[in-house]
Amino acid sequence: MLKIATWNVNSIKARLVNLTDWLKEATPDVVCLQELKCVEEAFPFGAIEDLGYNIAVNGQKTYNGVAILSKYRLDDIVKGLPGDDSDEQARYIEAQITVNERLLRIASIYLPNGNPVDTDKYAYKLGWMDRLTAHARELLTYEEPLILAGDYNVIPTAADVHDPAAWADDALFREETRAKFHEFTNLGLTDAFRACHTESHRYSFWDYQAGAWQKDNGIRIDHLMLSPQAADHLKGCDIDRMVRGREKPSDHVPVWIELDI
DNA sequence: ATGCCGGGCGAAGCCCGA
Repeated sequence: MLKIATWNVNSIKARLVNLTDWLKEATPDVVCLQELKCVEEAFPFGAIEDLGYNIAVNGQKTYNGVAILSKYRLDDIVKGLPGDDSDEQARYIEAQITVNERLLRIASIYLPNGNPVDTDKYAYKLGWMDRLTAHARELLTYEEPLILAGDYNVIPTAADVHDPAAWADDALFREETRAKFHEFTNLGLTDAFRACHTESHRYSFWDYQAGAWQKDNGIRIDHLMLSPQAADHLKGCDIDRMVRGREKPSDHVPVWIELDI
């Protein structure tokens, strides 16, 4: 069984102990990380390599930053989302692994937040989503197991938020965002969590403020999106919500899948 | 409550996140 996870750690340096503790207990084979908030040279390679992981990093000072940790060798690494050479934000990294002679392609994605919606931040989000859709369309033509995992900053449905009305015009939930997300999923991508669970109000993020965690006021925005060739092997998906209750937590928790590959 | 907490930067207070 191949276990693949995604986790927005909100600073790799501030979260290193939480991360290594969770790696030891969850023993994922591959982990897509987001919001490293450091350049590649400052990434704590040693502590993670000591747990048996190969590491690919697309870093940036202060903001963003994504990585892939893998117990399998990482090949053909792509840093940055194709489609705009002027985009300097480190929000995408992609690599291939080979498991039992089968090639898998995995990407770690940190999709822009987009708030406030009346600014260029929202235009950047929508443009980034168009580029992601275009790139996913190309990757899907390879007809391989493809896992696009990360912090999408998109609440897919009203079942994925504690108070839909309060989020109605937010960049994470408004109609225009969800329509753009549907353009992406309609390529033929499966939301692994929804494929495995029908229940509402299962979240991957709780704000640090206003007792959001204690009141379970969360949102589900961290997703593993699967090509048909990956979805065919999906055996389970879950959210490690207990991580949110630990000392010095990220505001996001790990989400993971198991594939019978 | 478009910033209540938390992190980066850098050494106080601002920028940013969702």
